[in-house]
Amino acid sequence: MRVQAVHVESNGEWERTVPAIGTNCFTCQARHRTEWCVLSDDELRLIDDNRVGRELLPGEVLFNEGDDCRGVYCVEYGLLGIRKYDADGNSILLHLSMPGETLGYRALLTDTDFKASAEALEPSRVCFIGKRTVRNLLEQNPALGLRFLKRASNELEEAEEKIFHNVTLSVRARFAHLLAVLIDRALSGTDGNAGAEIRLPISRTDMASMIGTTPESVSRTIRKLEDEGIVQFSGAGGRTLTVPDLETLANEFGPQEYF
Amino acid sequence: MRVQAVHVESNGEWERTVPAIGTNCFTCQARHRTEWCVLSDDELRLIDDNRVGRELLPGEVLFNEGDDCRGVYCVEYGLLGIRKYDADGNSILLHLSMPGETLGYRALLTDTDFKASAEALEPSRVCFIGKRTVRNLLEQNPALGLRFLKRASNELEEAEEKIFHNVTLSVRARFAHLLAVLIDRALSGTDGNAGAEIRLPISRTDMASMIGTTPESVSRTIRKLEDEGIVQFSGAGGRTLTVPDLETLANEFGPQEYF
DNA sequence: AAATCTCAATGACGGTCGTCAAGCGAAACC
DNA sequence: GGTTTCGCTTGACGACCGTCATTGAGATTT
Repeated sequence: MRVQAVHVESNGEWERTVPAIGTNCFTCQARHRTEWCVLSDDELRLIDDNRVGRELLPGEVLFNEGDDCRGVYCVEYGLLGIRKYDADGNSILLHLSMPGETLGYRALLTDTDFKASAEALEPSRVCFIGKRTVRNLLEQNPALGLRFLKRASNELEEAEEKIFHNVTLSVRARFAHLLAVLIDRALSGTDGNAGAEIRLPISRTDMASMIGTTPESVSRTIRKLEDEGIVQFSGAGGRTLTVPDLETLANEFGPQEYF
Repeated sequence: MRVQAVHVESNGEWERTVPAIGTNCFTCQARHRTEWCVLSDDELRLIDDNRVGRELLPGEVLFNEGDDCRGVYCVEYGLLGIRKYDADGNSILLHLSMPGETLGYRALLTDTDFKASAEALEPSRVCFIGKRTVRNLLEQNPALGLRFLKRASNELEEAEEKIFHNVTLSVRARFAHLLAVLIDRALSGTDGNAGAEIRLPISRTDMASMIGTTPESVSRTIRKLEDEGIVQFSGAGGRTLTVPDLETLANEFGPQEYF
């Protein structure tokens, strides 16, 4: 049986995603990208028996900053945003979670509450796996812990890269970089390195918060990049992004990197 | 036998630190703060037999960005700075490494080269532990991996906090925060929550890079904070920091956090 | 279909902060 | 001891970017 994530957009309204009936850990499309891929069949069965699936529509919240962590969530399909809120209620988008990513492992391991909140940006499906199950597996199979350790190391590298960019690059360069990352994400699997056309999964405000600036500055930056023919925004909400030449876009943030 | 890290500053010149003769993993002052504290005596002996000690004077480099990782380094005493360089040769200081911290575990685990360089800021002593030894221990004792995982989780939380601060707080607030952290570090163990006087371990330029700004802006910020009586810089190189009331300093960045 | 709401775009304004330049003091070197 | 060098400070200038306010487009509601 073939299981596939399907979501449709009709009349601009998200429809409830086709229920992924019959889906389990063994047939999960995202499994080979998860940390759980090091588990034996018996161990995987343990997860499969104890998981609870949940589907989310855009805007639905999976957990909030400060909630206590009762387990982890594994993204089967869709896209989730990891946010932190400031005193005024504004949020900054720290991370985009793609299929195969497991959320909440840090809170579980450090035995603290969640340090950020998670919210669906596209129709998504996640599986919840309880604290106890995860802890058992970690003790039973050391390789699992090491996988998570690698994952944490990579995330840390990403975070430090981000800090570095925030202080060394301009708003324009950071925005160009963000677009390149979003295109990369959407086109993963595809080839075609010339141009690209994608639908942006996030709003101007969210993009602004990701690069540490304001929506206004993003708009103005977009304007300039469009005037120079580097990018093109169109469609509903200006969320269709067309980039005729990815190379040109990369030049906006690349030169500094390859010295 | 009591072993203690000692370093003296005479005539403004750093003298070679008193060699820590007889020091080993079992008597190491920093051990209970390290990840290695979960090891059995036999396992610890394995490290002890395979480690190589090294002393560093301020400015000496332990490893460079891009070097390949042949093992990890455990800080016995002193202070190390973790840096990244940009295209123009300017550096930003990502992190301060204190006694008990183990450096390089990420590069070891992800099997990549170092993503930043490490340099002594104070006279320091580190122990090198080879790749092979660490890998053996990780496989042998799952608890060790979990300890590193906790460590990585904490570092990640710190990094995200930093990203959040960089985009939501002003230079002034970030600088006040940095001072508070440096004071905390220097006074760890001490009580006395009223005022504080410490010697800063890093230059203006480094402080600037830590909060994503320029030395000039730091100087101006210092000027303002001094005019308002919140802090006082004196001594050689303006590196003696006096804060009459820590509460007042905390107000510079605190109110936003406790809403 | 009109009204309401949300989000994006754009203009005007002002402040923060980065850049350039000069001056200064302390340490380091010959 | 004199010179050089390096890091900190201070000033002047200006650009970038954040804030505020207005307009407009598209979607949703009644």
